[in-house]
Amino acid sequence: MVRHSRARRSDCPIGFTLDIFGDRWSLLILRDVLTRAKSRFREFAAEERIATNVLAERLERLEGAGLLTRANDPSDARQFVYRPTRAAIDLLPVVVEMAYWGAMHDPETGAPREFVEAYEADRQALLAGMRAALTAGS
Amino acid sequence: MVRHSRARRSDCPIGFTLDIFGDRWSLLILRDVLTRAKSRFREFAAEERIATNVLAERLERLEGAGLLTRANDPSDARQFVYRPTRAAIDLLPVVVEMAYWGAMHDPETGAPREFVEAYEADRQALLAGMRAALTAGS
DNA sequence: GTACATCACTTGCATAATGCAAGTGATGCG
DNA sequence: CGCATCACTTGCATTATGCAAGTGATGTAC
Repeated sequence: MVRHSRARRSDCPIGFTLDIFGDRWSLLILRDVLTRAKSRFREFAAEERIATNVLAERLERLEGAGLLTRANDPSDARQFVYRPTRAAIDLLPVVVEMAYWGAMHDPETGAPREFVEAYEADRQALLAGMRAALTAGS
Repeated sequence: MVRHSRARRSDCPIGFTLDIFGDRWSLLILRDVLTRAKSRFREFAAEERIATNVLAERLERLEGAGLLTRANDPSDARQFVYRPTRAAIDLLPVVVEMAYWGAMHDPETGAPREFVEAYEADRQALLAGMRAALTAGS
C-alpha cells in the first residue's frame, strides 16, 4: 500500500513546511492556538466549519509532528488541553505575514485595524508581544 | 450545485489567504515564480511531482485570483509566460518565513546555508533583494 | 515540405481526502 | 438517577488529486 498523502515530496524547506500544514485546516488550527488562546477540541470545532473527524485527525497529526502537546485537563476529565510547542510558536512569523497579506489584499477583510497598525509600526515588537503571551504560563 | 471547494469560509485574513493558496500546490508554484525564476508550464511541471491537469487548474486559478499573469511568449507561440503580479510579490515575506521555519525545523533540510545566513543577518535586506530581482524587468 | 519533437494543456479513470450526519462511551452536573 | 457535554468514531456521499495516455498547435532538422 502506497501512501501518497504525506510522503516527503521535496527537499526544499518550503516543501517540508507544506508537508506539515499545507492543507486547509492545519494552519487554521495553529492560528487558533497561537493567536486566539484556543486549546480544546470543542473550541477548534466551533468557529470554523471543520468536520470533527478531520479535526481529530489534524490534532493527532500536529501532535505527531511536534507542533502541539495534548494534556489532560485537571478540572475536567473529559477534556484535553492542546498547547503549541516551541516549534509551533516559531510559526508566528508565518502566521503574522499571512494575516498581513490577507489584510492588505482582501477587499472585505475582517482584520482588526490595530493588528495592521501594530505590524506597520513595529513588526518585531508585535511578534515579541505575541510570543510573550504564549510563553507566559510556562 | 454547491461549490464547497473555494467558498469563503472565514472572515479572518488568514482564512482569506488560505482560500487562495491553502492547498499543497499553489504555494509551491508561487515559490517557483518568486524565488526560482520559473515562468513556463513545463518548468513548473518538471521539478515537483504535480500532475499536469492539477497544474493547469492551479495556474488558471492563480491567474483568476490576480496572482499571476499569462502572456504569449514572443519567441515561441506554443509557450506562455507566467509572471507574478504585485500581489504575488507581496507574498515574499510569507514564502521567506516558511522557508526559514522549514530550514530551522527540518532535520534534513536542503535549505542553502546562505539563505539562512542572509535571513539572520538582515531580513529586510534579503526581502528587498528578492523583491528587486522580481521587479527588475518591469 | 515532410517527419518528428515539444509545447501547453485534456481526458478518463482509480484513489485519496473531505464533508456531513449520526452515533458512542466516558464524565460532569443537578 | 437522568440528562447534558465532552472528545472523538463511523458510514457514506461528494470532491479533489494522481496517473497515464491522448490532442492539436507549433518548432525544428533534414
